[in-house]
Amino acid sequence: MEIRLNSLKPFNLDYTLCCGQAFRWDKQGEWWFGVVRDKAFRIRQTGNKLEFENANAAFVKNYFGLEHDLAAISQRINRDEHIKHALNKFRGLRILGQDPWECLISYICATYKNIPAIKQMITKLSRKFGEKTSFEKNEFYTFPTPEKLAKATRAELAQCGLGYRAKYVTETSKIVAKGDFDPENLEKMPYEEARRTLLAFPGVGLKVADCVLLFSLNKFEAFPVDVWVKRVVLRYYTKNFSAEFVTKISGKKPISTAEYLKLNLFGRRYFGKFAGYAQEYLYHYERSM
DNA sequence: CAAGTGCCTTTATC
DNA sequence: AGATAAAGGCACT
Repeated sequence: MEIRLNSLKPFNLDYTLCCGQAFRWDKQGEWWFGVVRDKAFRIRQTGNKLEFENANAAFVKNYFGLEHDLAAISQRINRDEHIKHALNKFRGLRILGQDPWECLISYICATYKNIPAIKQMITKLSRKFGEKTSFEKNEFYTFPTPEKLAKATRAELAQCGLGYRAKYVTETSKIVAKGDFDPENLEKMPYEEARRTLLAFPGVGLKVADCVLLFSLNKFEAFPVDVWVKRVVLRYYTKNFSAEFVTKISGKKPISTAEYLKLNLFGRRYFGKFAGYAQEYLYHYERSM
């Protein structure tokens, strides 16, 4: 199957899958292989043509954010020369609509890790606790269910490289397995209320909550602040903060809750209701420097 | 190649 | 309230 892309609606598959928002995609030749929910599939882009197998068009459009009006979003967040450069450099990068459960666990695991290590953890978790599915002569594994992860022992999780995150994954999985995680309800809530609700899960702080909201719950005003975003602020946006504050966050030590909230609020006020898109472009831009 | 630093942070403790 | 330390282990230099 294929989708014809409109040049007025930019999309770039490589930027979208390379920018670090999802951890389960692999490029083999010109095809990207991935598992989303219960199915493995492959997809490639050649110019304005998007080809894929083992998935339907409606799913692809939804998952890859093809329904987002990226032209309008870009215009809306294009507030200065810096974001403008990022928007131009990575034109067509879109925010995926990931599975909320997978996203929740992935970002709990992602804390204080680098991207290659995160990919490895998620891959190992899936191989160990997911269901095997075959596709194109290759084996793939679905992301584990909450029940499966809730029952996993600390040692088994440690073998996946989770380290001290293992207990957070276990505890959060138990809560989700009980049925106390309702993505549809979270999606309906206002951003701050949804974030407050997510903070109740063990291992979920402000940063993880913002990532889950942005990458799986359609809260595009969420503005996750990590070390890279902090660097972006220090590089381009110091004018928007007091000299005292800039000094405080300039060191190597992690930012405090109050500092997080300040940076997060700046992002949301400055870039508006699609601040999350701005965050992702700036994040990828800073990492590519 | 070894050793040091950093990693899309959260939590516990003071 | 606000600062500080501790927490796997992998990846990169």
